[in-house]
Amino acid sequence: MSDAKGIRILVVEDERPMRRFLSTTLAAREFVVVEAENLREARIAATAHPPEIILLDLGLPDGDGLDFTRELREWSRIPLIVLSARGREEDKVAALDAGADDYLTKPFGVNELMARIRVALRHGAAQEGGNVSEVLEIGPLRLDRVRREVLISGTLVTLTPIEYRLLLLLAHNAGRVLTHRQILKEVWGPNYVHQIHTLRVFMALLRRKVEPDPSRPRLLLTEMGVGYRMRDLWE
Amino acid sequence: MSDAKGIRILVVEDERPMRRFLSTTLAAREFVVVEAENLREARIAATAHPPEIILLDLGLPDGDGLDFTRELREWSRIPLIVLSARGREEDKVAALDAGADDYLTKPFGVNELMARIRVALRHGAAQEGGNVSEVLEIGPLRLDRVRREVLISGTLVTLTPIEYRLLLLLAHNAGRVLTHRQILKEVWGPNYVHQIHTLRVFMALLRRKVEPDPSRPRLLLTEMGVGYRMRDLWE
DNA sequence: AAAAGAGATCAAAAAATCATCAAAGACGGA
DNA sequence: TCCGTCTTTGATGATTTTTTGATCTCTTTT
Repeated sequence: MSDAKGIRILVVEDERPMRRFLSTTLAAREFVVVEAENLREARIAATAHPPEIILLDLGLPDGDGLDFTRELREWSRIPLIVLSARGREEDKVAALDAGADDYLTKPFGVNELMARIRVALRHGAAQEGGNVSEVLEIGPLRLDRVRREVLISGTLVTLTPIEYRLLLLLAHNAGRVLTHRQILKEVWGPNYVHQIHTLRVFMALLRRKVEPDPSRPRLLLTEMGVGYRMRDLWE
Repeated sequence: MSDAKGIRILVVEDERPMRRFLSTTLAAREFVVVEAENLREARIAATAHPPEIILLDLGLPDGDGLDFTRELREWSRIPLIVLSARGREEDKVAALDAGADDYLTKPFGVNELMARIRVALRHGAAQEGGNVSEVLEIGPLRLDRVRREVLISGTLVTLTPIEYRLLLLLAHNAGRVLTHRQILKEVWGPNYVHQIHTLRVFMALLRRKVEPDPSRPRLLLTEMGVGYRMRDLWE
């Protein structure tokens, strides 16, 4: 557990003894602890210099912790663990659905807390993978994410919003197969996961704009029965 | 909560009443439930057609659930929630550190379980593919689960969906004999367990694509009267 | 050595899945 | 509101995959 070195953790807790206990415990494990004793402070701390994980006590003096959770989730996926004295099932459900990643009922064991923090950090770390630069280059394709421009072997092609997002998603995952379901969920939203036909139409449109010979695709490959993939190996 | 439509969930639980309870509860919420009553079944079920989330009871008859968790984490990040009667802190820590995403102590409320499933799915959805880039290598066979690519001594072979799932299932259980029944259930679904002929046809197709000399198989071995097995020892 | 059971293989029919064009519907800006 | 653009839906033919049927091989048993 010494690998917490330097990880910023925000502790939102109004009772001083509890706050101190958490702080010293966490500091001993080499976290960098930021304290907040109410929502106002928590908001400031979370925004000014976002921590890598948040521990949130419900029942704060100046507002509802669930509101804070919902607010946070509008702009961030920072892992958040709720610590609460309330152990009723409906409290847990409410907190988890508000966007919390875990819920611990007081009193809890330190070891369990630490284990759950590790889990939350694991999730956080898993999401950061895609550190892609501003321009993607795959074979003859050149994709400028800042200017939202697409060049195919040097010449500019104009794409509609959906075409662009579709191409971007595939380029971002070049080489790996994306299922129809994944693509639809990502590009159209979770309610469209069954509209495979729409996806097919757009693949045809994209190919017409991007492939030299749309009937013999070299970049946008179909994986029969599964989905699509962008080729990433070029000799 | 009706947006669970079609989401595959694997329930690993040896006690029948509990298993039935979970199944009906989840089915009512439009999950597609896959059941396993021991680790052997769980391993098989998790491979050929991976579920989107797993519920795992510890204390199964044929092995330690934590070993299963660790095994799973070698090739996949499928969300996994442990359900256990053991409520001691050290049990929780052990499970979470083995790779579980959450830990519920029995008895638990259905609503809490559902809320925690939603959280787990949220995490799963957040990270694109869900699969760790881990390649399986068995003799001349090289199997990349992320790219969904199969190489046989260096050259790429293209497989149809069923061929791929079949090969994947065998590869994941290399060295172990799988009965016709098990294979059919996992690759084709529970309604096909008697269609042995179909399985034979596909084994022939696979061998033709994967074996140097299909009539003298070195990788995909027949276990007369029982099923098939992938060879796992190579000099 | 014949018969029976289990397995392999080839060819076809049947069923899914895909690509494409065209038309209808939705949306946004003049 | 009208028009042009973008998105969705419908219909059709082509392609690929899966299933089924028939035949042949191998092994074991009697």
